[in-house]
Amino acid sequence: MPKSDYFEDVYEVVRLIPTGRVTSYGAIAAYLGSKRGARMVGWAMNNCHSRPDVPAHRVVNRQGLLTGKHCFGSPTAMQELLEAEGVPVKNDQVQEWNRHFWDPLVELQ
DNA sequence: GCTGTGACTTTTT
DNA sequence: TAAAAAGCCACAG
Repeated sequence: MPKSDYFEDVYEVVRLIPTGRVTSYGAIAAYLGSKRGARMVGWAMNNCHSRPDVPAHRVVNRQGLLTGKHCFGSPTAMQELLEAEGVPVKNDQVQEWNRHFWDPLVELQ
């Protein structure tokens, strides 16, 4: 049993994101039970350095904007990763966000 | 033990 | 319609 279940849960949901799909912090937070916990999800991602298996580039904000791109070392690394997986990104913004949006509450039910 | 901060979201002005 | 403020929970100092 890990000490921070909240973080572990966030990482687990992020790992379940299929390739070519993206989700929002609020969706993960809502899946955990608190939509207001979106900031905690971002905090967990900030500690993503402790979890190399967490595709944080698949997690963006509600607007589909690549907010945490700066955490990848390069401001374009996140965009390149998403485009490499089949998710078109323009101006740090996911194209067809509504189509690529992956909701754990719906997919994982 | 208390304060500050944070890759957000929602509501109100 | 756009912009600004508040709310929220958890970790770090």
